Amino acid sequence: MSTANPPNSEAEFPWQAAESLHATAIHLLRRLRHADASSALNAPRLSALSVIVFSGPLTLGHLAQAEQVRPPTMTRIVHALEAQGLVIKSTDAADRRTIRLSATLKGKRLLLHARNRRLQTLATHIAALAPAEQATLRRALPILRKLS
Amino acid sequence: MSTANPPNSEAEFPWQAAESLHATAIHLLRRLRHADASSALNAPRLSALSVIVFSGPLTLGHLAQAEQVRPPTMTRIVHALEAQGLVIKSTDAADRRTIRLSATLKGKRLLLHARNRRLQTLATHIAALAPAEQATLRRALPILRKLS
DNA sequence: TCCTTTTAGTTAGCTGAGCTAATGATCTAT
DNA sequence: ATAGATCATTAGCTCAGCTAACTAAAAGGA
Repeated sequence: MSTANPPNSEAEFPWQAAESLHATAIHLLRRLRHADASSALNAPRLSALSVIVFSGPLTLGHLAQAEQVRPPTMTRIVHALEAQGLVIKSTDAADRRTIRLSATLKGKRLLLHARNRRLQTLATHIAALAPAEQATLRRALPILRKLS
Repeated sequence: MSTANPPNSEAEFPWQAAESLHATAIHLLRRLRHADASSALNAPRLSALSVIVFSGPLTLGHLAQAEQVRPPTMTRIVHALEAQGLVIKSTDAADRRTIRLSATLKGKRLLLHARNRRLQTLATHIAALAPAEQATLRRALPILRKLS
């Protein structure tokens, strides 16, 4: 039986693994959020800015899609980033309904610093793992990405 | 060099892994949140109710600590769960400042249904993995829990 | 060409999570 | 008995997420 969802046989692996991953993701993000307190960027802004920096200029709609969020939500996040001078909007000549979002130099610099701060604790913990555990983690990461 | 945070040598494993885990956790939770739309419970309530159901009666402070959240935040979550008839508060005879939180029968039933719905997609994806990938995932899960 | 339809983004208005600061109630220890 | 510590709540804020309704611009057909 590998039909994925047998609520009665909770002992089956896919179900157990789903529960474990779920709880782990929640607690991981809650912990990482604390690191944001010292930053000018919280999680959604950091994530959005990251996409803008690394995926070049793109429209608000595409950014919303990439972040799995509705356009109005992204409008507000982008507005905040713009007010902080981290992102600039430019109108597209070909289609004047859309806007081209790109990061300013300040935005790029701030992103790198904030990311470093946010990921530092996690990276430290990973570095403290035994080599065999690190190897396991290395093999598991592509699988996790496939799941999300 | 395994000093965990060398922002210039981004190629180093702990740093890469931290970035990957971070992004994965964000996208995973965003996806799972969609499943909550059909449920009466969103992520924080589901998580809190889960702790109450499985970790027996406990105080609000302990629950807040388990969920890595401040007491006022947990007060509101618990209040909502109580209004839904999923949780009951009882005063502790020994220490009347504290409250004992326990789940009602309705709460237990609803938790199991909501969890099933939320985890079903994830469990399905996991079940669709190749056996070798599942084995890797199985070995990685304890490590991930240690990191969070 | 003009008029309809579709698409991109914004605005308005809501729910709810998260925080700090301040209060009330109770326990503890002097 | 009183002073201080501890548990929970209330008040008041910021911000993320949504839907519905709107404006502006593009696309396309009569």
